[in-house]
Amino acid sequence: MKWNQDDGPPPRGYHHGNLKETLIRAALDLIARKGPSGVTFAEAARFAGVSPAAPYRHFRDRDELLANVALRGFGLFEAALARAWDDGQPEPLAAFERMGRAYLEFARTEPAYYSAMFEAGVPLDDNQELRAAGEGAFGVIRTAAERLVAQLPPQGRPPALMVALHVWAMAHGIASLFGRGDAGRRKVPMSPDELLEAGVLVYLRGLGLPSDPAVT
Amino acid sequence: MKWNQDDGPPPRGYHHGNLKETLIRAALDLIARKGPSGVTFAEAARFAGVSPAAPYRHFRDRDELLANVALRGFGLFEAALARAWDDGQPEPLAAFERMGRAYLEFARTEPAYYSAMFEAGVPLDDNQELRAAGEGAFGVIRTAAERLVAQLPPQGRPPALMVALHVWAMAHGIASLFGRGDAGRRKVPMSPDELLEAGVLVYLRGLGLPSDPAVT
DNA sequence: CGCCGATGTAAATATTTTTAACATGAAATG
DNA sequence: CATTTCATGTTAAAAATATTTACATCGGCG
Repeated sequence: MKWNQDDGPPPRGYHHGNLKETLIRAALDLIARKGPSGVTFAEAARFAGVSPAAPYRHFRDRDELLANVALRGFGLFEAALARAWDDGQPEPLAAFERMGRAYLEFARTEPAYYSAMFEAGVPLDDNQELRAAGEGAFGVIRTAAERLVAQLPPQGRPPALMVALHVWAMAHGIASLFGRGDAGRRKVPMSPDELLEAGVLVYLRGLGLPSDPAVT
Repeated sequence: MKWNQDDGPPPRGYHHGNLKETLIRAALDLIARKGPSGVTFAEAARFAGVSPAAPYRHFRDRDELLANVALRGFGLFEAALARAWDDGQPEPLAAFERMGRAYLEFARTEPAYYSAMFEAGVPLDDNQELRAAGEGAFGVIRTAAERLVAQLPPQGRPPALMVALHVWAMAHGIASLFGRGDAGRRKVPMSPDELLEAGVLVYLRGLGLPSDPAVT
């Protein structure tokens, strides 16, 4: 009689073989179910089927585990934004709005990553790699803002960095306050997508965009 | 500042006399030093000089303690915003900008309250009182937005609720991403105050404000 | 006075955190 | 091929936390 096979984790011997990965998965699961505060080494170890001491071979403490989750999240986030921006194709304004929707979609479909990235209180200072990953993601927004600003007449052109910060702040504010449909969030009579698109359009109009005369 | 929040440490007997208050203070202190995840009953009890079981007489669990902190925070926050708005005196636009600065000032000077209110993951659903307090604070922004929108010509007038949500999102985004000078936050070449003021001005210009002809 | 509810303590148990000593296996080394 | 090494897990144990239960103190109220 063979008693392993088929379901559950593949039968493992003394070594897990992929524990670091599995612990990050466990942390994501725990964040999704109980928030960043609910992540404990003990429960992550239980999830992975290893002893409570095993996680210490991969992470110094709970914060380092969360930092790794955030790091991975920033990578996925940057990729999602870059894919949506698509180098401004076919037209910067449309691509910009598409990127905004991608921002909120990430926050909605990956709330655990988003929470680890922005709400878990992971300090950026003592983690150069994490800081770089965050700036990489912001770089996508910044590049897009530069392309948008370049469409404005040179005299009244605002700093692209400022525009990028404003848009990031608005997107993050909407995602953070209204973006996760799950429990505990505020209800408003517009979808986050609509709210962000309208907000960005008003903001860009305030900058003088779209300068395209076809628009009202 | 340990034992009581009152004058001096009066040698207390069997009963603390003001434990609930002191535990909330302790929670604020812990949030400020270690984030919302760092709040534990045991340490709050130690802070107050009582036994580890004492907090259970006042709060069902850690979340209820944090919810009380957030509740108190929303009260202070609403008062600060209302004081800055000052019923739109002497002029709505100036009062609106003043309220924006008050928003960021609260996030900067009371990061522990702000964190409990917006980042601790306290569920709004099962706490009607907390939800009401949050809506009370938002009500100040909403009322101010209504006054601002009323200055616009009736035809192109946007929904005041939407304007309030946009401004709230921008203010929260800036406060959350750049607003706390303490460790772990992102550095940008503008102060949060400048960033928010510029962002709101651009946004309002996009709405058609200021309609005052004296402005460019 | 004597009870009674609110508030705090003590003690006990379960869980978590964290370290230290030991075990396993796979890859490198000779 | 034998052995050594090292990353990766396990056990065991100490300290801290969480949480409940039974008991203690105090103030107020009949």
